[in-house]
Amino acid sequence: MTYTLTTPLYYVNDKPHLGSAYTTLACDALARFQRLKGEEVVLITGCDEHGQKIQRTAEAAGLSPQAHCDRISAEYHQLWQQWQISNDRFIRTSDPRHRRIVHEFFGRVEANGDVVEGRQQGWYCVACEEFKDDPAGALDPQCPVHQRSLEWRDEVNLFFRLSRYQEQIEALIAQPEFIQPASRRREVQNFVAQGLRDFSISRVNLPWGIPVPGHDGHTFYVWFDALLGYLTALLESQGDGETSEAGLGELSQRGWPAQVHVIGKDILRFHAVYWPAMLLSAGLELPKQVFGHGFLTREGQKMGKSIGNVLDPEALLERCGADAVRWYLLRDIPFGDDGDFQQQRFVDLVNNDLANTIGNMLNRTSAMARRWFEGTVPPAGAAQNADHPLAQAANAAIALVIPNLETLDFRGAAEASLQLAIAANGFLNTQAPWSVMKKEGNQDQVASDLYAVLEAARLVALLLGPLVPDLSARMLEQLAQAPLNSGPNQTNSIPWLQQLQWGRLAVGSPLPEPAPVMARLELDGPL
RNA sequence: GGCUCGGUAGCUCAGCUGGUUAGAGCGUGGGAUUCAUAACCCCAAGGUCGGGAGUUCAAGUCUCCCCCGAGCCA
Repeated sequence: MTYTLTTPLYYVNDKPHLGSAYTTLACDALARFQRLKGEEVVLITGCDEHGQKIQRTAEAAGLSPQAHCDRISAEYHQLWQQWQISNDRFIRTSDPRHRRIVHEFFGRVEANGDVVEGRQQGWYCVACEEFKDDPAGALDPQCPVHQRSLEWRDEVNLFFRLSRYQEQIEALIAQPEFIQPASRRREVQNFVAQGLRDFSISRVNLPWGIPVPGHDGHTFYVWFDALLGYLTALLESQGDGETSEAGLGELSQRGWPAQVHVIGKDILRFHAVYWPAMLLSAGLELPKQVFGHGFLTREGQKMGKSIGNVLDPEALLERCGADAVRWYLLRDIPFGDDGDFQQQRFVDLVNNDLANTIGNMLNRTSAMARRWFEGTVPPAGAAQNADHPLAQAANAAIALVIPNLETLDFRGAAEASLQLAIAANGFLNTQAPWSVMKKEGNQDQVASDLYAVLEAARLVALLLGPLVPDLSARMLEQLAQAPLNSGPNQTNSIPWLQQLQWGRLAVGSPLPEPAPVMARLELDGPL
């Protein structure tokens, strides 16, 4: 079965911010994990490019909407490459293929009697792309979210008959695993319990959008078309000579339904309520899970242009490297909760966990093994037994990492991996091979102890593969092991789960000259 | 205004269906050690579990009220 997962399709109103990077990075870790387990994975990301806001932003910049979208989505594309995001697809909703899918989808919905005309009158926020409830007779009503003036609209729009799906949606979100984390489920349930109202799916007088077939002058409401991007992404030509005209009928062979939509908590309603109803209407399967993670603040403050405290993901990557940032965000912030980016803590954790605990463990052990055992992995001796303390620690770590990654508990996975490294360091200190070695006739003991720690290091590297792939590769290189393949369409000649078995490190294989696998972060000045 | 989710050591958080001296990591202080990236290992200090009342033999853990923060709906 295909494991399909999605990031949101990011709105190209502005250049990428750290929040988008956070979501994407988490998805990348999950995708890599699933690939390592041997699943066929489709990680979808991309950009949402329609709507009035985009049209106006483009105008303000003196660009055509398409040129503006080309520019911003290229930035996203490039950023994900720099972050080594292993997305299998990158879909843009201004892609002509997408228009075709939207039309097909709309055809199904309309044929099902779920599209009706209605007059919509009220105050509209362009930033939200939403009608607001009547703001009690103010002269210049403001959007409570965006603090900007609302615009009066009076137009005939097409509505999707969401109200027909009340019961089905209630049943869906009653399933405990559908909305994650569970703490956000009640909120959505309360919203649905108030009664679902039809929502408009078209706009008039908005050229920058996908035209609604059979309804001149209407373009699709940006959300209606954006969500469908997930489907278009799956129907992309797979480059094996087939014609690229796959339609909705082929979705089930292309990886639909998604196993999980990973999103920010702000768009939970669209994904957990509107989207499933749309899919039901079109006769398509529903995603298995919607995971709404929290938001990032910085040093306790909301990030924003007006405060001037925005952390630019590109700059962050350049100064600190992908491993450091990935580790900090995934290891320190419970995925699902809001989190606070604190520079001191960032530096402390990266240095302690990655450089000191993990990196130094490998470094010190490798140095000893090379010195006393002719540059090779020493004979395992007693260390190959499954009841060796480090073998047991390793199995305990593995038994935590896998289920934690399965449920997007990256923090738990990181901690369990780290725990193995801590155990290995502790073992080394109690065994003290450096002093045992000074006495004659203890070679075997030292060999066995060093082997055990090297083997533990190998397993730490393997467990870290999904979270910090580069560091994992560097560690494996130090152990003269092949790096893990966890990118798109990659497989490993020896499956990951098999590589995770204790004792596979080959005795006698040469150890490269030790070089720190993780440099300590030394930041001069604020990020 | 209604609702949701939080408020546990300086910081980030664990604490399941109520039950021995409330835990971890970071930070801080001390010790030990020298294989190693001034790294590792060990130990310690630090909490009246937001406040108040109640239920109970027993409450961080249940009930009610209040305060603070984030958010959803109106």
